[in-house]
Amino acid sequence: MTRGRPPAHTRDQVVDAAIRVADTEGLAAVTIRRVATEIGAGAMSLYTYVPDKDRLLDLMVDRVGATMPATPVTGDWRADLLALAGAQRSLMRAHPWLPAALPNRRLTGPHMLAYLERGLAALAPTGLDGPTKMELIALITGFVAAYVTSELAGAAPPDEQVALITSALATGEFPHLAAALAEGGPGREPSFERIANWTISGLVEQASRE
Amino acid sequence: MTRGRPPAHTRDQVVDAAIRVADTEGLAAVTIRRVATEIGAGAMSLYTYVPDKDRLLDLMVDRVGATMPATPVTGDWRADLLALAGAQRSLMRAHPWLPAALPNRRLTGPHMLAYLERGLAALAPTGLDGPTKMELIALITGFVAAYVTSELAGAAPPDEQVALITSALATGEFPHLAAALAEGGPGREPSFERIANWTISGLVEQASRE
DNA sequence: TCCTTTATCGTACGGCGTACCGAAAATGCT
DNA sequence: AGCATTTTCGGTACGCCGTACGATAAAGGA
Repeated sequence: MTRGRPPAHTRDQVVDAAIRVADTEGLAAVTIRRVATEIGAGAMSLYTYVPDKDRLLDLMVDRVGATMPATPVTGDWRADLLALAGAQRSLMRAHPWLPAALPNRRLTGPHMLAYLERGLAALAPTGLDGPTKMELIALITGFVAAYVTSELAGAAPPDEQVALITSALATGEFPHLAAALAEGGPGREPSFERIANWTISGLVEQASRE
Repeated sequence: MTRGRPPAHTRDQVVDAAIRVADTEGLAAVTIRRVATEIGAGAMSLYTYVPDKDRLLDLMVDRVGATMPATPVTGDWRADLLALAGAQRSLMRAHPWLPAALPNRRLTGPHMLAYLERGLAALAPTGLDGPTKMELIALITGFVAAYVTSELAGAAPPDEQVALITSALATGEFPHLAAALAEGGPGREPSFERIANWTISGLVEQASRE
Protein backbone atom coordinates (compact mmCIF):
# COMPACT_ATOMS: atom_id res chain seq x y z
CA MET A 1 0.00 0.00 0.00
CA THR A 2 2.45 2.64 1.14
CA ARG A 3 5.31 3.07 -1.20
CA GLY A 4 8.82 4.04 -0.36
CA ARG A 5 11.17 3.18 2.44
CA PRO A 6 9.30 2.73 5.74
CA PRO A 7 10.14 5.12 8.59
CA ALA A 8 12.34 3.71 11.31
CA HIS A 9 10.56 5.71 14.02
CA THR A 10 7.38 7.68 14.65
CA ARG A 11 6.73 11.30 15.43
CA ASP A 12 5.62 10.35 18.93
CA GLN A 13 8.88 8.53 19.54
CA VAL A 14 10.77 11.64 18.56
CA VAL A 15 8.65 13.88 20.79
CA ASP A 16 8.95 11.45 23.69
CA ALA A 17 12.71 11.35 23.30
CA ALA A 18 12.82 15.14 23.34
CA ILE A 19 10.71 15.20 26.51
CA ARG A 20 13.00 12.63 28.11
CA VAL A 21 16.03 14.78 27.33
CA ALA A 22 14.33 17.92 28.65
CA ASP A 23 13.28 16.16 31.86
CA THR A 24 16.73 14.80 32.62
CA GLU A 25 19.09 17.40 31.15
CA GLY A 26 17.05 20.57 30.90
CA LEU A 27 15.45 22.41 28.03
CA ALA A 28 18.77 23.76 26.78
CA ALA A 29 19.93 20.19 26.12
CA VAL A 30 17.09 19.64 23.68
CA THR A 31 18.92 20.03 20.40
CA ILE A 32 18.22 18.31 17.12
CA ARG A 33 21.42 16.32 17.35
CA ARG A 34 20.90 15.34 20.97
CA VAL A 35 17.35 14.12 20.39
CA ALA A 36 18.44 12.25 17.29
CA THR A 37 21.13 10.30 19.11
CA GLU A 38 18.60 9.64 21.89
CA ILE A 39 16.59 7.51 19.47
CA GLY A 40 19.63 6.23 17.62
CA ALA A 41 19.11 8.17 14.43
CA GLY A 42 21.15 10.58 12.39
CA ALA A 43 20.57 14.23 13.08
CA MET A 44 18.93 15.06 9.79
CA SER A 45 16.55 12.13 10.03
CA LEU A 46 14.55 14.03 12.63
CA TYR A 47 13.31 16.37 9.94
CA THR A 48 11.29 13.52 8.52
CA TYR A 49 9.08 13.68 11.58
CA VAL A 50 9.20 17.33 12.60
CA PRO A 51 9.44 20.40 10.35
CA ASP A 52 11.79 22.34 12.62
CA LYS A 53 12.86 22.72 16.22
CA ASP A 54 10.20 25.23 17.10
CA ARG A 55 7.45 22.84 16.12
CA LEU A 56 9.14 20.13 18.12
CA LEU A 57 8.77 22.33 21.20
CA ASP A 58 5.09 22.86 20.37
CA LEU A 59 4.61 19.12 20.15
CA MET A 60 6.42 18.56 23.43
CA VAL A 61 4.14 20.98 25.22
CA ASP A 62 1.00 19.46 23.81
CA ARG A 63 2.15 15.93 24.51
CA VAL A 64 2.87 16.46 28.20
CA GLY A 65 -0.50 18.20 28.36
CA ALA A 66 -2.04 14.86 27.49
CA THR A 67 -0.71 13.38 30.74
CA MET A 68 -2.56 15.87 32.91
CA PRO A 69 -5.21 13.96 34.87
CA ALA A 70 -8.80 14.88 34.06
CA THR A 71 -10.17 16.80 37.02
CA PRO A 72 -13.95 16.57 37.48
CA VAL A 73 -16.40 19.40 36.88
CA THR A 74 -18.65 19.41 39.92
CA GLY A 75 -20.41 22.74 39.57
CA ASP A 76 -18.39 24.31 42.39
CA TRP A 77 -16.24 26.59 40.29
CA ARG A 78 -13.90 27.44 43.12
CA ALA A 79 -13.06 23.82 43.86
CA ASP A 80 -12.95 22.89 40.20
CA LEU A 81 -10.54 25.65 39.26
CA LEU A 82 -8.39 24.90 42.27
CA ALA A 83 -8.19 21.25 41.21
CA LEU A 84 -7.33 22.30 37.68
CA ALA A 85 -4.60 24.62 38.92
CA GLY A 86 -3.29 21.84 41.14
CA ALA A 87 -3.11 19.46 38.19
CA GLN A 88 -1.23 22.09 36.23
CA ARG A 89 1.20 22.58 39.05
CA SER A 90 1.86 18.85 39.30
CA LEU A 91 2.49 18.72 35.58
CA MET A 92 4.94 21.60 35.73
CA ARG A 93 6.78 20.10 38.66
CA ALA A 94 7.10 16.83 36.79
CA HIS A 95 8.43 18.68 33.74
CA PRO A 96 10.30 21.69 35.09
CA TRP A 97 11.06 22.98 31.61
CA LEU A 98 7.35 23.50 30.97
CA PRO A 99 6.93 26.97 32.50
CA ALA A 100 9.89 28.20 30.45
CA ALA A 101 8.64 26.58 27.25
CA LEU A 102 5.03 27.67 27.63
CA PRO A 103 5.13 31.40 26.85
CA ASN A 104 5.49 32.54 23.23
CA ARG A 105 4.13 29.19 22.12
CA ARG A 106 1.12 28.71 19.90
CA LEU A 107 -1.92 26.85 21.20
CA THR A 108 -1.42 24.20 18.59
CA GLY A 109 -2.34 20.94 20.20
CA PRO A 110 -5.63 19.22 20.85
CA HIS A 111 -4.68 18.56 24.45
CA MET A 112 -4.28 22.25 25.08
CA LEU A 113 -7.72 22.86 23.63
CA ALA A 114 -9.09 20.15 25.89
CA TYR A 115 -7.56 21.92 28.87
CA LEU A 116 -9.19 25.17 27.81
CA GLU A 117 -12.49 23.35 27.45
CA ARG A 118 -12.28 22.03 31.00
CA GLY A 119 -11.54 25.46 32.37
CA LEU A 120 -14.52 26.93 30.57
CA ALA A 121 -16.73 24.15 31.84
CA ALA A 122 -15.60 24.82 35.40
CA LEU A 123 -16.37 28.52 34.99
CA ALA A 124 -19.82 27.90 33.52
CA PRO A 125 -21.65 28.34 36.86
CA THR A 126 -20.25 31.84 37.25
CA GLY A 127 -22.36 33.12 34.37
CA LEU A 128 -19.48 35.22 33.09
CA ASP A 129 -19.25 35.95 29.38
CA GLY A 130 -16.99 33.95 27.09
CA PRO A 131 -14.10 36.38 26.54
CA THR A 132 -13.91 37.06 30.26
CA LYS A 133 -13.75 33.35 31.01
CA MET A 134 -10.93 32.93 28.51
CA GLU A 135 -9.01 35.78 30.09
CA LEU A 136 -9.44 34.33 33.54
CA ILE A 137 -8.10 30.96 32.41
CA ALA A 138 -5.08 32.58 30.81
CA LEU A 139 -4.41 34.58 33.96
CA ILE A 140 -4.72 31.53 36.19
CA THR A 141 -2.41 29.53 33.94
CA GLY A 142 0.09 32.36 34.01
CA PHE A 143 -0.12 32.50 37.75
CA VAL A 144 0.57 28.79 38.14
CA ALA A 145 3.55 29.01 35.80
CA ALA A 146 4.95 31.97 37.73
CA TYR A 147 4.40 30.22 41.03
CA VAL A 148 6.06 26.97 40.00
CA THR A 149 8.98 28.85 38.49
CA SER A 150 9.69 30.65 41.74
CA GLU A 151 8.98 27.43 43.63
CA LEU A 152 11.60 25.49 41.66
CA ALA A 153 14.17 28.27 41.62
CA GLY A 154 13.51 29.43 45.16
CA ALA A 155 15.73 27.00 46.97
CA ALA A 156 19.14 28.39 46.07
CA PRO A 157 19.72 32.14 45.79
CA PRO A 158 23.31 32.59 44.56
CA ASP A 159 25.81 34.12 46.95
CA GLU A 160 26.63 37.00 44.68
CA GLN A 161 22.99 38.08 44.73
CA VAL A 162 22.80 37.90 48.50
CA ALA A 163 25.87 40.09 48.75
CA LEU A 164 24.36 42.66 46.43
CA ILE A 165 21.12 42.81 48.34
CA THR A 166 22.70 43.11 51.77
CA SER A 167 25.02 45.85 50.57
CA ALA A 168 22.04 47.66 49.05
CA LEU A 169 20.13 47.37 52.29
CA ALA A 170 23.08 48.82 54.16
CA THR A 171 22.57 52.11 52.35
CA GLY A 172 19.30 52.60 54.18
CA GLU A 173 17.48 53.51 51.00
CA PHE A 174 15.16 50.54 51.17
CA PRO A 175 13.49 50.59 54.59
CA HIS A 176 10.39 48.61 53.61
CA LEU A 177 12.48 45.98 51.87
CA ALA A 178 14.76 45.65 54.86
CA ALA A 179 11.78 45.26 57.16
CA ALA A 180 10.12 42.68 54.95
CA LEU A 181 13.25 40.59 54.69
CA ALA A 182 13.94 40.93 58.40
CA GLU A 183 10.55 39.43 59.20
CA GLY A 184 11.95 36.26 57.79
CA GLY A 185 9.65 33.34 57.65
CA PRO A 186 9.00 31.60 60.94
CA GLY A 187 5.26 31.67 60.24
CA ARG A 188 3.31 29.76 57.69
CA GLU A 189 4.95 28.70 54.46
CA PRO A 190 3.49 29.95 51.17
CA SER A 191 1.40 26.86 50.40
CA PHE A 192 0.21 26.69 46.85
CA GLU A 193 -3.40 26.13 47.81
CA ARG A 194 -3.52 29.29 49.86
CA ILE A 195 -2.16 31.54 47.14
CA ALA A 196 -4.05 29.78 44.37
CA ASN A 197 -7.20 30.40 46.33
CA TRP A 198 -6.39 34.09 46.57
CA THR A 199 -5.88 34.34 42.88
CA ILE A 200 -8.85 32.29 41.80
CA SER A 201 -11.35 33.60 44.30
CA GLY A 202 -10.13 37.13 43.92
CA LEU A 203 -10.24 37.17 40.17
CA VAL A 204 -13.60 35.53 39.78
CA GLU A 205 -15.25 37.56 42.50
CA GLN A 206 -13.98 40.81 41.06
CA ALA A 207 -15.01 39.77 37.58
CA SER A 208 -18.49 38.86 38.80
CA ARG A 209 -18.91 42.09 40.69
CA GLU A 210 -19.27 44.15 37.53
CA MET B 1 46.20 57.77 38.45
CA THR B 2 44.74 54.82 36.60
CA ARG B 3 47.30 52.80 34.78
CA GLY B 4 46.87 50.96 31.53
CA ARG B 5 45.17 51.70 28.29
CA PRO B 6 41.96 53.70 28.83
CA PRO B 7 38.67 52.07 27.80
CA ALA B 8 37.14 53.31 24.59
CA HIS B 9 33.62 52.87 25.93
CA THR B 10 31.72 52.40 29.15
CA ARG B 11 29.58 49.61 30.48
CA ASP B 12 26.52 51.82 30.17
CA GLN B 13 27.26 52.48 26.53
CA VAL B 14 27.40 48.76 25.92
CA VAL B 15 24.14 48.12 27.77
CA ASP B 16 22.44 50.98 25.98
CA ALA B 17 23.57 49.65 22.63
CA ALA B 18 22.18 46.23 23.52
CA ILE B 19 18.85 47.79 24.51
CA ARG B 20 18.79 49.72 21.26
CA VAL B 21 19.31 46.52 19.29
CA ALA B 22 16.64 44.69 21.28
CA ASP B 23 14.14 47.51 20.81
CA THR B 24 14.61 47.73 17.06
CA GLU B 25 15.48 44.17 16.03
CA GLY B 26 14.18 41.98 18.82
CA LEU B 27 15.81 40.10 21.65
CA ALA B 28 17.13 37.38 19.35
CA ALA B 29 19.24 39.97 17.52
CA VAL B 30 21.10 40.80 20.72
CA THR B 31 24.33 38.90 20.15
CA ILE B 32 27.79 39.77 21.32
CA ARG B 33 28.96 40.49 17.79
CA ARG B 34 25.90 42.56 16.90
CA VAL B 35 26.15 44.74 20.00
CA ALA B 36 29.87 45.15 19.45
CA THR B 37 29.44 46.45 15.91
CA GLU B 38 26.65 48.70 17.21
CA ILE B 39 29.21 50.66 19.21
CA GLY B 40 31.96 50.21 16.66
CA ALA B 41 34.08 47.80 18.65
CA GLY B 42 35.51 44.37 18.05
CA ALA B 43 33.44 41.49 19.32
CA MET B 44 35.80 40.41 22.04
CA SER B 45 36.16 43.92 23.39
CA LEU B 46 32.70 43.65 24.90
CA TYR B 47 34.06 41.23 27.46
CA THR B 48 35.97 44.10 28.99
CA TYR B 49 32.68 45.60 30.13
CA VAL B 50 30.46 42.57 30.66
CA PRO B 51 31.46 39.12 31.93
CA ASP B 52 29.16 37.18 29.62
CA LYS B 53 25.97 37.46 27.64
CA ASP B 54 23.72 36.39 30.48
CA ARG B 55 24.94 39.24 32.66
CA LEU B 56 24.43 41.60 29.79
CA LEU B 57 20.76 40.64 29.79
CA ASP B 58 20.60 41.22 33.54
CA LEU B 59 22.06 44.66 33.06
CA MET B 60 19.62 45.44 30.26
CA VAL B 61 16.66 44.57 32.46
CA ASP B 62 17.91 46.65 35.35
CA ARG B 63 18.76 49.61 33.14
CA VAL B 64 15.35 49.90 31.53
CA GLY B 65 13.92 49.59 35.03
CA ALA B 66 15.62 52.88 35.80
CA THR B 67 13.46 54.63 33.21
CA MET B 68 10.22 53.66 34.94
CA PRO B 69 8.62 56.86 36.27
CA ALA B 70 8.35 57.07 40.04
CA THR B 71 4.71 56.64 40.96
CA PRO B 72 3.64 58.30 44.21
CA VAL B 73 2.73 56.47 47.39
CA THR B 74 -0.46 58.09 48.58
CA GLY B 75 -1.68 55.64 51.18
CA ASP B 76 -4.44 54.30 48.94
CA TRP B 77 -2.92 50.91 48.19
CA ARG B 78 -5.36 50.12 45.44
CA ALA B 79 -4.60 53.26 43.47
CA ASP B 80 -0.88 53.05 44.21
CA LEU B 81 -0.57 49.47 43.01
CA LEU B 82 -2.63 50.21 39.94
CA ALA B 83 -0.34 53.10 39.11
CA LEU B 84 2.68 50.90 39.64
CA ALA B 85 1.23 48.22 37.39
CA GLY B 86 0.44 50.83 34.78
CA ALA B 87 4.01 52.09 34.85
CA GLN B 88 5.22 48.55 34.41
CA ARG B 89 2.93 48.04 31.48
CA SER B 90 4.17 51.21 29.79
CA LEU B 91 7.72 50.07 30.30
CA MET B 92 7.03 46.67 28.77
CA ARG B 93 5.24 48.17 25.81
CA ALA B 94 8.19 50.47 25.19
CA HIS B 95 10.55 47.49 25.38
CA PRO B 96 8.60 44.52 24.06
CA TRP B 97 11.48 42.13 24.76
CA LEU B 98 11.16 42.81 28.48
CA PRO B 99 8.43 40.27 29.34
CA ALA B 100 10.41 37.57 27.57
CA ALA B 101 13.68 38.53 29.24
CA LEU B 102 12.25 38.95 32.72
CA PRO B 103 11.66 35.36 33.88
CA ASN B 104 14.61 33.21 34.90
CA ARG B 105 16.54 36.38 35.62
CA ARG B 106 18.16 37.28 38.90
CA LEU B 107 17.08 40.38 40.78
CA THR B 108 20.52 41.84 40.44
CA GLY B 109 20.09 45.50 39.90
CA PRO B 110 19.48 48.42 42.22
CA HIS B 111 16.59 49.67 40.10
CA MET B 112 14.78 46.39 40.57
CA LEU B 113 15.25 46.67 44.29
CA ALA B 114 13.89 50.20 44.14
CA TYR B 115 10.83 48.91 42.34
CA LEU B 116 10.34 46.28 45.03
CA GLU B 117 10.69 48.96 47.67
CA ARG B 118 7.96 51.06 46.05
CA GLY B 119 5.62 48.10 45.91
CA LEU B 120 6.20 47.34 49.57
CA ALA B 121 5.59 50.96 50.48
CA ALA B 122 2.31 50.92 48.57
CA LEU B 123 1.24 47.78 50.41
CA ALA B 124 2.15 49.14 53.83
CA PRO B 125 -1.41 50.31 54.64
CA THR B 126 -2.74 46.79 54.20
CA GLY B 127 -0.96 45.61 57.31
CA LEU B 128 0.02 42.36 55.62
CA ASP B 129 3.20 40.61 56.70
CA GLY B 130 6.43 40.98 54.77
CA PRO B 131 6.61 37.63 52.93
CA THR B 132 2.99 37.98 51.84
CA LYS B 133 3.65 41.44 50.47
CA MET B 134 6.63 40.13 48.52
CA GLU B 135 4.53 37.36 47.03
CA LEU B 136 1.81 39.75 46.03
CA ILE B 137 4.28 41.98 44.23
CA ALA B 138 5.74 39.03 42.36
CA LEU B 139 2.27 37.88 41.36
CA ILE B 140 1.25 41.32 40.17
CA THR B 141 4.46 41.68 38.17
CA GLY B 142 3.86 38.29 36.61
CA PHE B 143 0.34 39.27 35.76
CA VAL B 144 1.43 42.46 34.00
CA ALA B 145 4.06 40.57 32.02
CA ALA B 146 1.50 37.96 30.96
CA TYR B 147 -1.00 40.63 30.03
CA VAL B 148 1.41 42.66 27.93
CA THR B 149 2.68 39.54 26.20
CA SER B 150 -0.80 38.59 25.08
CA GLU B 151 -1.51 42.22 24.30
CA LEU B 152 1.46 42.50 21.97
CA ALA B 153 1.02 39.09 20.37
CA GLY B 154 -2.75 39.23 20.21
CA ALA B 155 -3.13 41.06 16.97
CA ALA B 156 -2.19 38.32 14.52
CA PRO B 157 -3.15 34.69 15.09
CA PRO B 158 -1.52 32.67 12.29
CA ASP B 159 -3.78 31.06 9.72
CA GLU B 160 -2.56 27.59 10.42
CA GLN B 161 -3.65 27.91 14.03
CA VAL B 162 -7.09 29.17 13.08
CA ALA B 163 -7.54 26.18 10.78
CA LEU B 164 -6.57 23.81 13.57
CA ILE B 165 -9.00 25.33 16.02
CA THR B 166 -11.95 25.43 13.65
CA SER B 167 -11.39 21.83 12.65
CA ALA B 168 -11.18 20.86 16.31
CA LEU B 169 -14.41 22.69 17.05
CA ALA B 170 -16.10 20.85 14.18
CA THR B 171 -15.70 17.58 16.09
CA GLY B 172 -18.17 18.81 18.69
CA GLU B 173 -15.89 17.78 21.52
CA PHE B 174 -15.43 21.30 22.79
CA PRO B 175 -18.89 22.79 23.33
CA HIS B 176 -17.88 25.39 25.90
CA LEU B 177 -14.98 26.53 23.79
CA ALA B 178 -17.18 26.83 20.73
CA ALA B 179 -19.70 28.86 22.68
CA ALA B 180 -17.08 31.16 24.15
CA LEU B 181 -15.51 31.85 20.77
CA ALA B 182 -18.92 32.33 19.15
CA GLU B 183 -19.73 35.07 21.63
CA GLY B 184 -17.08 37.05 19.92
CA GLY B 185 -16.34 40.46 21.29
CA PRO B 186 -18.85 43.12 20.39
CA GLY B 187 -18.96 44.22 24.03
CA ARG B 188 -16.32 45.97 26.03
CA GLU B 189 -12.68 45.48 25.18
CA PRO B 190 -10.37 43.95 27.81
CA SER B 191 -8.95 47.23 29.14
CA PHE B 192 -5.87 46.84 31.21
CA GLU B 193 -7.22 48.88 34.09
CA ARG B 194 -10.24 46.66 34.45
CA ILE B 195 -8.29 43.41 34.61
CA ALA B 196 -5.48 44.88 36.69
CA ASN B 197 -8.12 45.98 39.16
CA TRP B 198 -9.48 42.45 39.35
CA THR B 199 -6.09 41.05 40.02
CA ILE B 200 -4.92 43.62 42.52
CA SER B 201 -8.15 44.01 44.43
CA GLY B 202 -8.83 40.32 44.37
CA LEU B 203 -5.42 39.31 45.60
CA VAL B 204 -5.13 41.87 48.36
CA GLU B 205 -8.66 41.37 49.62
CA GLN B 206 -8.26 37.63 49.76
CA ALA B 207 -4.89 37.96 51.45
CA SER B 208 -6.32 40.34 54.02
CA ARG B 209 -9.28 38.12 54.73
CA GLU B 210 -7.18 35.52 56.57
C1' DT C 1 13.95 -6.25 -13.46
C1' DC C 2 13.48 -1.48 -13.32
C1' DC C 3 11.01 2.71 -11.91
C1' DT C 4 8.99 5.57 -8.52
C1' DT C 5 8.55 6.95 -3.97
C1' DT C 6 10.00 7.73 0.52
C1' DA C 7 13.38 7.75 4.46
C1' DT C 8 18.26 7.99 6.01
C1' DC C 9 22.01 10.71 7.08
C1' DG C 10 27.00 12.58 5.78
C1' DT C 11 28.66 16.96 4.49
C1' DA C 12 28.67 21.72 4.74
C1' DC C 13 27.39 26.66 5.68
C1' DG C 14 26.66 30.51 8.39
C1' DG C 15 26.13 32.06 13.08
C1' DC C 16 26.61 31.66 18.01
C1' DG C 17 29.37 32.30 22.79
C1' DT C 18 33.76 32.77 24.17
C1' DA C 19 39.00 30.99 25.32
C1' DC C 20 43.37 32.44 24.13
C1' DC C 21 46.92 35.65 23.24
C1' DG C 22 49.72 39.04 20.90
C1' DA C 23 49.45 44.01 19.85
C1' DA C 24 48.48 48.66 21.35
C1' DA C 25 48.15 52.46 24.51
C1' DA C 26 48.18 54.58 28.63
C1' DT C 27 50.83 55.56 33.35
C1' DG C 28 54.79 55.46 36.85
C1' DC C 29 59.56 54.91 37.82
C1' DT C 30 64.33 55.46 36.98
C1' DA D 1 63.95 59.88 27.59
C1' DG D 2 63.52 55.16 28.19
C1' DC D 3 61.61 51.21 30.17
C1' DA D 4 58.41 48.36 32.91
C1' DT D 5 53.79 47.72 34.15
C1' DT D 6 49.10 47.61 33.58
C1' DT D 7 45.03 47.59 31.04
C1' DT D 8 42.24 47.37 26.86
C1' DC D 9 41.67 45.97 22.02
C1' DG D 10 40.41 42.67 18.86
C1' DG D 11 41.98 38.78 15.46
C1' DT D 12 41.88 33.88 15.31
C1' DA D 13 39.97 29.65 16.47
C1' DC D 14 37.10 25.95 18.73
C1' DG D 15 33.05 23.58 19.52
C1' DC D 16 28.47 24.09 19.46
C1' DC D 17 23.85 25.19 17.01
C1' DG D 18 19.85 24.80 13.19
C1' DT D 19 19.31 23.19 8.87
C1' DA D 20 19.88 23.14 3.25
C1' DC D 21 21.44 19.90 -0.03
C1' DG D 22 22.03 15.68 -2.22
C1' DA D 23 23.71 10.96 -2.59
C1' DT D 24 22.21 6.48 -0.99
C1' DA D 25 19.14 2.92 0.67
C1' DA D 26 14.86 0.43 0.96
C1' DA D 27 10.38 -0.43 0.02
C1' DG D 28 6.14 -1.32 -3.53
C1' DG D 29 4.23 -1.38 -8.35
C1' DA D 30 4.76 -2.27 -13.33
